[in-house]
This record gives sequence, structure tokens and C-alpha cells, in this order.
Amino acid sequence: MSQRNTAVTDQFTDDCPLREVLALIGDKWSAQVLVELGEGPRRFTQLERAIEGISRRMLTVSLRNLERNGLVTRTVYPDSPPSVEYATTALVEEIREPLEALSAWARHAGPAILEARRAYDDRC
Amino acid sequence: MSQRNTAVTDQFTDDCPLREVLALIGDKWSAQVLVELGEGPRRFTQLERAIEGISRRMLTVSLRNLERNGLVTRTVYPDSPPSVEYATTALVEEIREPLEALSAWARHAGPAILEARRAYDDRC
DNA sequence: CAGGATCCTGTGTGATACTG
DNA sequence: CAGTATCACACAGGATCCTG
Repeated sequence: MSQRNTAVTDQFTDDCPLREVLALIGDKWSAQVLVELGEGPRRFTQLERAIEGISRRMLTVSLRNLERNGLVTRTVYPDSPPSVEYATTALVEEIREPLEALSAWARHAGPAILEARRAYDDRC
Repeated sequence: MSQRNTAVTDQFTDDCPLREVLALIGDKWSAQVLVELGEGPRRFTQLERAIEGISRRMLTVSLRNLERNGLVTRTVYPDSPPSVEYATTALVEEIREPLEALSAWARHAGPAILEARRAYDDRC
């Protein structure tokens, strides 16, 4: 009861900043949520359909964490049926570039990594 | 026995490249290992001392994963006592910049994130 | 539509002890 | 020094059912 949301570490006093970032978006889904929201504001079900394989529960959890850390805003429109819109905050804009650099690297380095993996597995 | 090392996903066919990167270095220690090795080649015990809180086991596991994915090389010098040197590969050079950008962001955005967290926790 | 509440499982991680 | 082996556990994540 009321145990706080600990899906993400509560501390931000780590000495390794990189680990702090990973504590924020390093889980299985948060990064993808941010990517999708980067295209523009989305509703819950839109996100659910866009992100292949995510469960309702994990989408909720991820969004809550992102919201709690100020990376995503949640806007409720009191319609019926209910309508909720999620969007990224300015904070996220500042990491869009490095994040896309990592994506690009993944695409470009993918083959080399697979090759390294094969080589390693062969030797062992 | 001989079940392959699955601390990191075996697939690199994911549709979200960002998630692939996180599958490589998104765990608790790998990023810090890379950061430390970024300073130059290190020996096992050097890493163990430099990375606060890491256990021998997790250092081994992380290094093995990084090695398997071609991000780190392992060189054994047949001395007595044994001596092993770890170093990053060229692959890692290409993500040093975006990684450092994320670190910088963590330092700079840290206060805002803490503030957002406080605000969120207050409301709930 | 947009969740919340439960239950359950895999695995990532840590503590400890042992070895070439 | 640089690991391996074993146990033990918390927790992220999935499945399912329920609600305003």
C-alpha cells in the first residue's frame, strides 16, 4: 500500500550519470514509448497498437514512470468514453539527438555485432 | 549446461534499434564498465575497484557479454599470477559521443527530474 | 477507452565459498 | 590474480479478470 513506484530507482545520486539515464529509460519499453511519442502526442490505445508486443499493464507502468520523472505529460479529456493524451516534455527534446545516434549505430553496427557473436559462440 | 549466454537477448532483429542498444548495454553494469574502459585498458581487479558496488560475479558476466558482442576485447598474459587485460573495441568509439551526451544530460536534467518526481509524489 | 488489481514466473543480481 | 560454482531472492514482466 502506497509503496512508492520503484520500477525505477529512486535515487539520482549515483556517481555514474549514464546509469541514471539507463535507470530512467533502460527498461524494456520506456525507450520505445518515447520514440513513439516523439512522432507526436498519442492516446493510450494508439500507443498500445504502435508498440508491438507491449501489454496494457506494461504500457501503463512505463507511462507512469515517464510521467513521474517529468519526461511525459498526461492530459485527460473528460469525454465519454474517456480520452487521455500523452506527450513528451521539453526534457526529452534534449536527448532526442543522442538517442537517434544510438539507433543509427545499432542499425549500422548490427551486422558486426552478430558476426562477433557468432565468432565468440564458435570458439566456446 | 552450455546453455548460451542469454543475459542479453540473442536476437538483433528487433524493429526498434534503440531497444537493441539497450539490450546490449542497458543492464545494471555494462555501461559503467564501458565508461571505465573508455579511460584506457584495465585489468579485472582494477575494474572491480573502480566500479563501486559491483560484485566479482557481475563484473565477469558483464565483461563476457560485452566481449561476446564485440564491444570489448580480452587479452590474457600468461603470467603468474595471471593477468588479463580488457579494452574497448572500435565499435564502442562510435557511440562514445552519444553516450557522453546522455551523461551530460543526466547531470544537467537531474534536478528537474527530482523536482518532477517530488511534484508527482506529492499529488498522489 | 483507459486503466486497476492479482497472481505467477523467469532471470538478473547478490552473497558466499572454492580454484588454477 | 582472475575467475567459477552454488544458492537464494527480489523484481520486472506477462496473463487474466475487473471497473468508472
